[in-house]
Amino acid sequence: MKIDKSLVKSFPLFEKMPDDDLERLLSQATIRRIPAGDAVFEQGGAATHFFLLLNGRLKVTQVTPDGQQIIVRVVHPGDLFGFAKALQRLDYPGTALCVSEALALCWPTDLWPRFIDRNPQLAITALNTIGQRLDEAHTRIREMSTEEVERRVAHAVLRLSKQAGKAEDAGVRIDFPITRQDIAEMTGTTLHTVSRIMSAWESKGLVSGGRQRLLVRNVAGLKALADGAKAG
Amino acid sequence: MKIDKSLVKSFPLFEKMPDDDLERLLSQATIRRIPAGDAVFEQGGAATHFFLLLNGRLKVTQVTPDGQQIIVRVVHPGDLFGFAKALQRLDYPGTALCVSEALALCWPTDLWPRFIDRNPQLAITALNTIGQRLDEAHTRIREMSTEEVERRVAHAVLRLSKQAGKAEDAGVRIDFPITRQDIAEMTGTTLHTVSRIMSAWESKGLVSGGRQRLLVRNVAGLKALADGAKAG
DNA sequence: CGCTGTATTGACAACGTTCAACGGTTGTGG
DNA sequence: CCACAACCGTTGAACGTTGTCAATACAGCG
Repeated sequence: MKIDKSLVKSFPLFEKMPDDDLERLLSQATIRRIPAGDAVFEQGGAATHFFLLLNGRLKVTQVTPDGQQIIVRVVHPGDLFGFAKALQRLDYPGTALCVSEALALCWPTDLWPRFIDRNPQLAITALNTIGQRLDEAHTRIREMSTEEVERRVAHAVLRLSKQAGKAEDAGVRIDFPITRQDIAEMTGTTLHTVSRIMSAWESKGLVSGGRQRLLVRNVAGLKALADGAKAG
Repeated sequence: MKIDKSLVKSFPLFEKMPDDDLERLLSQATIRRIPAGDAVFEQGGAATHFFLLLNGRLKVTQVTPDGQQIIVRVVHPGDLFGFAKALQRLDYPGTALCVSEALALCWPTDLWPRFIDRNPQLAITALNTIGQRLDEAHTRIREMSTEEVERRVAHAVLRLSKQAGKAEDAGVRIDFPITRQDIAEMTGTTLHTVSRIMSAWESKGLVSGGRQRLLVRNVAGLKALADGAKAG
């Protein structure tokens, strides 16, 4: 299958890469279509490939020994994922589940050291990416340590609307199917609590949505909640 | 001041580095003594240097806008810290506070790109380090999402005993001063709850300790708690 | 048309925070 | 060297947020 070079080049991660380097990179990639509901890789599986998401959405989940699940992150177009081997792991730490029909580039993890060798700039880019991800993780830890559930949910929804928001007449639509359970797993609470919170928000006109759909009608209002304004 | 090369070389991070590369690295470092209670750098301050801890202990904290504090991580000898600029940040995301008289190597952050250029292996090493740190952050998120306070505290104490444990007759001593407040800030709870939990543990012979001291008397027992055994 | 997954809502229990008071230890300055 | 302040730790009681249990309803899909 043919790979759209200009699409890849439009991602911040690759925009600074010289054309011929990019060409070489892409020539070694294969492309893969992932239907919604399929897993790209599974927690604990051997880390044979790493990936670049071209479009669609994935969620990366982890399950605890006793069966509880959390969402580690949502993968958006332009994101690298399945990075495990680059971090000196042999297995994937989580499961990447497709929630919205996706297209991804795949490289064998063995190629990683050679890439770095040829292109040290890539190492720095990768470092920045991981660093940013670490920062996000710390933010989440800080929120879970210090904020009550409603604020955490507000933050999560705002992040989603930033990363996956599509402007509509009535507000900002989260551009992929997402359930209350998903939001619960992103914020460390239960779907019941999320449902209660979002019902309250809906009656205040902050959001609206039903089954797997979510529309933010009042971003400023949500921000106020996220920043600590008490719900009135 | 003279720098002890063999000490640096004993850290996993540098053990694979050729001698002359290491020499060059060290020749550009300055050494700094940090008394307990002092900050190496402060949250929001310009990221002018990055560091390697030779001995002593630091805690890296963040404060929220409304004044609550969390401990992001504890820095142990051999750890790199103050990495910010390598991750494309201009400021330090947290404050590094010395809790136990420390010695650290300092490099200007400007040197980082040159280091990488000269020594691509260093980039991979750094990538692994950050990757591991990301993994730890996810572990913490998972624990905070799914586990109750007592298990989280058990996990935190076990980690400390692994990273800073010193064998003693009666058990494993945490080798630096640590308060209930500290543990609360590592686990996302209050010092009151930590105090209650540790009092209960003490009466069961799992731990002992008083003012800023902590001794784990029964590692297996704590592990059982951390793995989900109900407290009897 | 019934099944499965999603969502809503109520009642209740509990875990953990908040508020409050007190005791002990360390370190400091008169 | 003693008095005092500052810090650390403990414990009790009350409250509240949030999880648990349970029942119902609705949408999509085979």
